[in-house]
Parts: sequence; C-alpha cells; structure tokens
Amino acid sequence: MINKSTEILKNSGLSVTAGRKSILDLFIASGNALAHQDIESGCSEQFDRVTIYRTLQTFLDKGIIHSIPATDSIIRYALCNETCTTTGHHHDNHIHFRCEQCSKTLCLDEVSIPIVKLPDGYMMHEINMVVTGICKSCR
Amino acid sequence: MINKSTEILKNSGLSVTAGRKSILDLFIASGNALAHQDIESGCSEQFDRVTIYRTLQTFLDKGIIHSIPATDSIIRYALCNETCTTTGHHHDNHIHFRCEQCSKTLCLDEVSIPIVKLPDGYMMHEINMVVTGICKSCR
DNA sequence: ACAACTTTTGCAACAAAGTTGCATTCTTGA
DNA sequence: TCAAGAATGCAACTTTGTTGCAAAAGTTGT
Repeated sequence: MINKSTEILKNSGLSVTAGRKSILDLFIASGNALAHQDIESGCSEQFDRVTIYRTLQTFLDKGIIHSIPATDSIIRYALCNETCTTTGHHHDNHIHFRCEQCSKTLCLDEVSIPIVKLPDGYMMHEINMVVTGICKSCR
Repeated sequence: MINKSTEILKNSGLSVTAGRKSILDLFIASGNALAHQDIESGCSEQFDRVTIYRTLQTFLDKGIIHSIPATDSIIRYALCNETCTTTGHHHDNHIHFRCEQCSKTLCLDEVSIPIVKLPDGYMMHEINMVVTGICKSCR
C-alpha cells in the first residue's frame, strides 16, 4: 500500500480513484474539519461539485469521516480516528471546538463527552457536543 | 396586552405585526423546534420567504428564539424560555433532543449541559449539545 | 383620530447549495 | 487484458439564502 489515503480506501472496500484520494489527502493534511466549500477550493485538482457531494456521502456511510453540526448551517466533516472503524453509523465520543476568531473547527479527541441522563422514556442513540470559543493558537 | 405573542414582542421592543405574531404563535403552539420550512408551511397566513428569514433573524437577535444545530444542515429554532430574557447572544444551558422516528427536535429543559474541561489554552464561550434517539412518544 | 415618521413587508433578481438522471470514463478482479 | 461494475462529469433542476427598493404597514405625539 503506497500511502495513507489509499490504505484507508482499501480498508473500507472502496475503489481507489483520484478524487477520493485527493479529498482524503486534504483531510489528512489539514488538521481541522472541512466544509464542502473548503474541499472544492482546496483540492489539488478540480473536481465536480457533484463528485464531492457523493464522495463525502460515501465517506460518511463508510465511517471514514463524521459530520459536525454547527449553528451556521454549514456542515463540516472530519476524519474519524483509527479506533472507529465500524462501517456505517458510529458514535464519536469526543467534543468539537469551533474557534470564533480563526473559525476553524477541530476535534478535541482528548475531551470525551460526559454522560447525561435523559428523562424517562427517552432512548439515546448518538450524542453531539460543539463548543465555541477561542482556540489555543488564537489567544 | 391581548395575548402572549403580542406580549413577547412588546417586551422585546419590537413592533407588533401580523407576520411576527403569526410566527410566534406557531412556536408557542408547537411544542418542538421549527425549521424555516416548517414555518413557511405552518403559518396560518402565507408570508414571504424573505420576511420569515428576517423575522427569525430578528427573534434571534432579541433572544426570543435560539437556534439548534443538527447534522442534517437544517437549522431549527425554538422559543427561549422565560428565564432567558437577555437581548442578544445568550447561552442555552439545556440539551436538545432529536427523535429519529418522528424527527421532532425538542428542548429538554430539565437536562442541563454538563461542564467539560477544555485543554489548556482554549477559552469556552458557548456550548451546544444535541442528542439523537427515540423520544418518549415514539417508543 | 390623524399626520409624520420609522419599520416592516413583498417583490424581483440573484447567488449559493444540494439533487437527479444519464452517458462516459475509470477500477477492479478474473 | 478485458468485461462488469462503480465512479465521474455534465446538464438541468430544486431548494435555500441574500440584497435593494418601493409599497404598505406600525408607532408616536398631538
């Protein structure tokens, strides 16, 4: 296996194409979460918008990336770390941080989401926590 | 003061218009969070899409409603409870629940967001927690 | 209750984001 | 290497969100 992106694709049973590798490389290179737009403008080669939508959806389905909600209606995606290899829906147990200054969104892998007790009758499936504030490099 | 929606508007220093009252009434009537689309189709009278966007923005600014992030890129809004009357940005301290069956989004006012400790160098401003699962009425 | 003033609304025209079907091109496994 | 299946690009379209401006409200003081 030549490089990491190829490896990830093979491990997920996906065919290795220029687009997928390029998008994965972008995720690996950038330490933070990426929105569709970031990917469209950040890829080394130019790919069709539709291809990017479909690629992101595929990656989501395979559990290669996870989506991060935000109040600005822009969904960002980040690489799942190695431990979550389950295909399909999976739980990310870390919190996400969005910096109000540099507006980067990061996974804080070291901070895990605390357990909350739901009222009687509610069943929890997934949990998502996003903190906004000022990040380490912006202080 | 005739009814609740009028009261809320006056308290926030907003002029009372049919559109605003209608949208507020909808929020009061429906127990769950509403997306733009829900409001457009749910109002008694028909209002222009632009009016709804602007009204929601105004309500946000005044702290009448708060927005709830989600991983489906649809932002939903919910009435702020009486205790949070601060104009402008404010922190909701409760978690949000999205039911995967009926796909309603609710504020769980009784469950407050637990405190998390961020890594050194990070400053917290706002915090948001969304749980998905099955709600009480769908079991 | 009315006139003057300020806000809000609706419309039109855009811009951006996301979706679908289909023909072409690329990957993969034998 | 080649056939079968998967991924891509394109076109056309729908949905979502934004801006400027004129018309229609709402508000305030008298």
